[in-house]
Amino acid sequence: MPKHAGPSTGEQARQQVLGQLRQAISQGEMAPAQRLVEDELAEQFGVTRASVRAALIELESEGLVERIRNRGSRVRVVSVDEAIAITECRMALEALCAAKAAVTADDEQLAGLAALGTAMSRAVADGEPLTYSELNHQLHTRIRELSGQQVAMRLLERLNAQLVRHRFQLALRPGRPQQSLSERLALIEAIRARDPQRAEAAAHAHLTSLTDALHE
Amino acid sequence: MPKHAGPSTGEQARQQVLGQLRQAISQGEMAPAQRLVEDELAEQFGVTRASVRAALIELESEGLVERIRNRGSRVRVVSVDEAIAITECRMALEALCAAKAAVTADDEQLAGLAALGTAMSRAVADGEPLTYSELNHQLHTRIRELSGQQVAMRLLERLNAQLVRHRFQLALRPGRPQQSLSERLALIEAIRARDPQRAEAAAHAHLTSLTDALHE
DNA sequence: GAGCACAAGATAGTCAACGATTTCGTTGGC
DNA sequence: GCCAACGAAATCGTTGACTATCTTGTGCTC
Repeated sequence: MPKHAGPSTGEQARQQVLGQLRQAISQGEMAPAQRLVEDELAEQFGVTRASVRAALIELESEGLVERIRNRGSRVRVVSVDEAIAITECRMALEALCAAKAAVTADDEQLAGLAALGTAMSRAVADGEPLTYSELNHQLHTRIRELSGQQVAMRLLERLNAQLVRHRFQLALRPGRPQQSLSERLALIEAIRARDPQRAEAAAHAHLTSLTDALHE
Repeated sequence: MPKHAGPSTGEQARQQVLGQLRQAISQGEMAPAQRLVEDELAEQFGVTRASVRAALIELESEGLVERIRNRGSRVRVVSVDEAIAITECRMALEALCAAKAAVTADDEQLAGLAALGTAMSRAVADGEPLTYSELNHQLHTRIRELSGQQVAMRLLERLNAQLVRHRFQLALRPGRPQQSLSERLALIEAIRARDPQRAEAAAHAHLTSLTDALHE
């Protein structure tokens, strides 16, 4: 259960609830399939039901929440099959971003990518999967930003939000970081070489590797 | 302006408004940037503002409607740049679907695709761009369905809905159908040959061709 | 004891009214 | 004649109450 909200100030209620709820779900503070009763949330956040309702409708179309008529809302559980499907879409879009990033990025930005790459290598060598996971997240975010592809960016953010529960699982699997690291370094190299086709191919290779891993 | 709603049957108000509004916008019955006043819509559809509001919130996160605090909603105008970005994403995802469809489709389904291909050829030969456009839409929908990729399907539907206004423009351009036809026939052939890589490549080729055309 | 009908509780859906914010026209001063 | 302050109109944001629907538990019948 999330803490009892914040200031509940005059700030727009829906926006606030939306943000807090999204964060709570995204960070796994709420159990999967947990029931989200409008009345309860309204009291917790100190707003009216209408605001909670609006937030839930929005979260539903973001895929974070599931709503059943007259029955209530709950945190959506993403099955493994679905996680695979989502990952496939993610990678298709990230390949697009990588290709664009390879073309549009300037030298400074490329240097930043390289720095991230070495940091990731170190994290793996030091056996720190959580640091690695965090850096990895940063890398993907950075590539998205470099691409300048706003639409893809928005879609990816949405898709990623649905995967929280599955992300940890993968990062902590022994041997997994080593493999994904090399794939990611290849991706970074391709972008640095400003080679969009290679970047795309590298992202694709990473796709198959990831979905295979998800299959267990 | 859309007609005065339908039966207003026992169907849930929000669902009804949502459907009608979405259709009205998707089919271009509402001018771009047209103001959508909650009160007016409520009266037109014979429901209360709350229901309209809920529908508008949902449409906003689908990207069909733009809402500004205390200022109202309006039909979102998609700039050409944005249309290009959307098309890029569409194609990345459709390439994924095509590749999967090439693997999973059965003989009967492949025959259906082939039939669509010949119908499209005929439409172009007969100089009927609207029929061609419609068939084309069917083709893409079919491929999506064959892929069995639910997530990609949902994303694509959403992206397509945002492009209505730009679609006609392209279909009616002289010479355009001929080019896109050959690309699409290649795509169909690749899927029929159950060759995922070629299918993906064909979809990609179509991507560049389409975005180039959008650039004018 | 099993199954069905009914009633009670919980919860989302809908509604009408009130309050806040923005926009735009009007008036007064300079 | 132009600009600023004021005020009215329009519109969204919020609220509390009411209603419809679903779930669950209970008692009655067979």
